[in-house]
Amino acid sequence: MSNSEKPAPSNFIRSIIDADLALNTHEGRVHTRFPPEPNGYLHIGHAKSICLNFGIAQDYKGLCNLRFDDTNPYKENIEYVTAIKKDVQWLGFDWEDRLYFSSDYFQQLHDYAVALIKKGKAYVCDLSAEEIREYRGTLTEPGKASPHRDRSVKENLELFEQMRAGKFPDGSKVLRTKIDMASPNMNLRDSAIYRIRHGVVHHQTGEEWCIYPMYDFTHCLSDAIEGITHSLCTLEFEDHRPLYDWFLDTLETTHHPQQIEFSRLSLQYTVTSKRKLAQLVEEGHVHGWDDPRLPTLAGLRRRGYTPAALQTFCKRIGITKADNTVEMALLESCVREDLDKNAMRRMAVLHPLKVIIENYPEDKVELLDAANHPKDESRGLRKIPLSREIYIDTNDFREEASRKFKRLVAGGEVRLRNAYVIRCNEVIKNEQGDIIELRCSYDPETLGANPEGRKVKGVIHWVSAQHALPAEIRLYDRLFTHPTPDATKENKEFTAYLNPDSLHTLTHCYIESNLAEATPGDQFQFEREGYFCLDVGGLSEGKLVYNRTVGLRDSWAKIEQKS
RNA sequence: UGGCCCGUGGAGCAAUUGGUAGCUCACCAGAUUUUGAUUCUGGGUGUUCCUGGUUCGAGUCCAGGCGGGCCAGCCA
Repeated sequence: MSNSEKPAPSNFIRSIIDADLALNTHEGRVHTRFPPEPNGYLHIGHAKSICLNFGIAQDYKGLCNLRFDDTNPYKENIEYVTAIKKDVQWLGFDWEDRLYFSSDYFQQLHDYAVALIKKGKAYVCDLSAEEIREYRGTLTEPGKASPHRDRSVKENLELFEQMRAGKFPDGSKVLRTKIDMASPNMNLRDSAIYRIRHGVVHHQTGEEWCIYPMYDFTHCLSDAIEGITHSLCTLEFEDHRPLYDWFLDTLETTHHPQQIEFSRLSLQYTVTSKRKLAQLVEEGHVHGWDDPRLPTLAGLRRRGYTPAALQTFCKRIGITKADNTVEMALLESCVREDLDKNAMRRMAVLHPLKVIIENYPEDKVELLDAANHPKDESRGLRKIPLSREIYIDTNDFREEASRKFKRLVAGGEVRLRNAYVIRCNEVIKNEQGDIIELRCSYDPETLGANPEGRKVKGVIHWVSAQHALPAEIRLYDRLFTHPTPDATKENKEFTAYLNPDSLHTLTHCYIESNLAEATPGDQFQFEREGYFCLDVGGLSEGKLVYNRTVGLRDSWAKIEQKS
């Protein structure tokens, strides 16, 4: 693994594994699995689980399987299978030859169900879904037995076989466990394990089956079949663990994996729920699953987040059972850390303001040296053209300002990054009074040298007007205005908190000519602005589109905010 | 008058299993800087949810509270 500078910090799950290893539980093996349902795209919460499961396998010299939990053909789709595989790989993990589907085990699962019936531990129930709900009781009241609970093994066997043979319509019958209708744990009140689904084409098994097993039954047995030792899942499955164990104990499987639950990841100002992400996509609040504003792995990738940054993030957030909401700042610091080290430096002007250097010869062009990375000489130099007309950023000029503003002021001086010091002599405005152009002069003695007898503290970036490439730059802001849009006091639908300004498109930017060679996905630091990457779209229309991954830390913005 | 789980600075996690609270992010101050970036230095901003108890000693153990999360799909 290329990205594992430091090992993941220990956590309670690793402690359990250490103890298991010491006692030689699970024959001293460590075998985990990442079990996504292919009903949507992976998001950063899944990254936490992927890093946990694959990370543990790596560190303990064990194995980690990729297993699609595909027991609900109504919701699942091959498109998602493809996307999920791509995302796991991109994140930096390898399941080698261990790609599985729960549907691979449909026959075995069916046979286990038959075994359960034979043991008198499961029965076919004719109650409708609504009736089952009524019979189930409530959190504080016990349920009551289904009238079909005492069917004979023989009858159950026949009925179940007929279910499989397609003799009954959807919803007319279900196979249930026979455990305890009075259990305080609802999962133990004869939960359903097989339902009838006609007329759906399963992406893996086609029309071979018209009965599909449920999660609780499928998951533990799939784990057992694969010889998983530690089955890691999120907290909401805690109540399911007794059922997980019940199936394996009752069916006396050779392996009995250990289910361990940890808390999900919540990130401020976004949502990490597949259902809600799907809703944002479907209702058109964003432009697809890979919209750079989304915390999906596809979106983060397109935004310019790196696998290394996400891995670091997953290490830093840790693993516990406590509910938590991580600040966006932590994620951002992880990308900045990676990109500061690895991204090439370039210059780009986001809000162009034309500057004419009056004492610079009309037809002269100088090619100046600029470091690709100021702290890494091995990345070499590039040549950047300078000519009489350049663009600087509107925000880097003020007609007048306090001494704190160390950029260009009318009558003042500033250094052009990697070039000369210029002085602003004249401010040109249009009829509305907007500044449209600056007339400046440059000091030819200041290339790579400080001017005589005076200090120039400010440095601003620029591009040569005749050489620069026009580009579109997309700036992203938080998708929601509320830190926890799905859990607010007002109890409104989370979409009520969508940030209307989450996307700012700057259509008239100028980027340095060296960027002509960039290919989609390439990442750069646009000096003094932030980290950007070339978007995959746009090129077809002959447009250069850059996505801002994250801005540079901006202490000037803080100073300004205070005053 | 249900069951299970959780509770350490603003955030996320640690604390050799009973030895006097630490790390990262954020934040504040300063130094360096041809990126107001990076880097470096300094700063703790904590009643370890509360109240009792055991103990020489409790974030860790016990009891009782309080606060929060999850569970009544033929979803996963």
